[in-house]
Amino acid sequence: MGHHCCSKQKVKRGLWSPEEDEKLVRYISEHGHSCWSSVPKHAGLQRCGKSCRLRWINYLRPDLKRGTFSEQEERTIIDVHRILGNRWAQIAKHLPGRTDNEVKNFWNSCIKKKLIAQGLDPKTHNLLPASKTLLHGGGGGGAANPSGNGLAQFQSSNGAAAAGTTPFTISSPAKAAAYDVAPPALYDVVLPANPAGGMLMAHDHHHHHQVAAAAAPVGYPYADHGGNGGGVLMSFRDQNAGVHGAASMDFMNGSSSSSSMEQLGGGGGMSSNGNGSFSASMAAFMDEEAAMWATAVAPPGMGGLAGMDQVAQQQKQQQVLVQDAAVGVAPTTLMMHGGGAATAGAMVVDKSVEMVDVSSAVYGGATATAFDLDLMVESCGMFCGGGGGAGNAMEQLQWDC
DNA sequence: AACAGGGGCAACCGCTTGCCG
DNA sequence: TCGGCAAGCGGTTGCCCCTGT
Repeated sequence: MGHHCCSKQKVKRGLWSPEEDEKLVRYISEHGHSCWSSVPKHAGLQRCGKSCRLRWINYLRPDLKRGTFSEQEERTIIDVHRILGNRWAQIAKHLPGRTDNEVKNFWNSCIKKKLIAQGLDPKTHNLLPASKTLLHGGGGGGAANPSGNGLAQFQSSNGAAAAGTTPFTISSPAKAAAYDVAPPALYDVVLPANPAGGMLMAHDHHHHHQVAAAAAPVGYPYADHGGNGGGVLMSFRDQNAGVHGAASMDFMNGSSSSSSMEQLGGGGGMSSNGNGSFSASMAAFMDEEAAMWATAVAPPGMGGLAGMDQVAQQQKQQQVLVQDAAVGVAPTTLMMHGGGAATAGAMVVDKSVEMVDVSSAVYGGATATAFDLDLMVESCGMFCGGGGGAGNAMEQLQWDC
């Protein structure tokens, strides 16, 4: 049975011959593919348009990178999959030259097995029950990671080790390639140890800025629209730029939320206090809007944050313009409205309005969190928090949190 | 050398989404 | 608002090749 789109015509199926490839390439390079259904006819191919499209996208496109996946690509796939699940097209966007089909096949044939061999559930990235028992004596979600740093306690079979797969890393050389600077391939999400004051996030995309202080440095190019001084600083920076103190993220205090990230470490996870999902999600978001250099000020009344500017504390809403003027990326507004230790929240990331609406639950909701995932903006992120110790399957991470 | 089994990969299938009249 | 069409996407299938016996 052929595709419905080509049921009227006699079409060839199966592997493509070199002659067919040549015809397709020649036609596409000369005329483009404004309408795939007409491509086979004009190119002189006995194929349906859908088949031509697939062949072009998965095999003939000139910008495709062939060959085996690098270790870095593998890490990226694992990291992004941890957040996005089986969204191969989204994952592939983080790997220039790779197709969703290729990523999917690589996952199914290779990575999946590696994860299983490491005692991880490839669907959730959680430790499989048997492995949990082995490694941690059965520690559950939300429990403290014995290591205290939130890193997973497994070792890659190929020696890449936890360094690659446990700290959250996202690559986005695809977008970076559009810049005039060689793109850093990986970004770490690193949080300085001092969690006092407001929160500042920055994305060091071009190595131009090393951000590690608890407060925005004088003259720091990212505007602090909230007018707050000190703050917890979250730096999205080149992995190669060095190591900042603590490797964990701590956005939420006192919450009993759990996430797949935590589970990775048998309960400890990304966050040293057992609250790690937001950070990873944020990283995904930040990455996708790769050129985004952000300063974000914590919402007023945010639980667990001290030293907030008095004025800021009175504000109910803060908008932070996240703009990458240098590379001309469309401005993105990051809106956070707080309510202190709210118990529920919603997050809307809507590409059309370039707005992120992060309610306070992101920071500390100890109970239910209802995120309205209006988008994964070409893969952006999910901000998850709270959860009250609920389960943390990937599906839940994405849709229920 | 021949065969069987498994793995990897290209291609297909069918559902969803977005666009347009 | 609705229906048709094209494209996008994830899951699945089937073929080919490699390896072990």
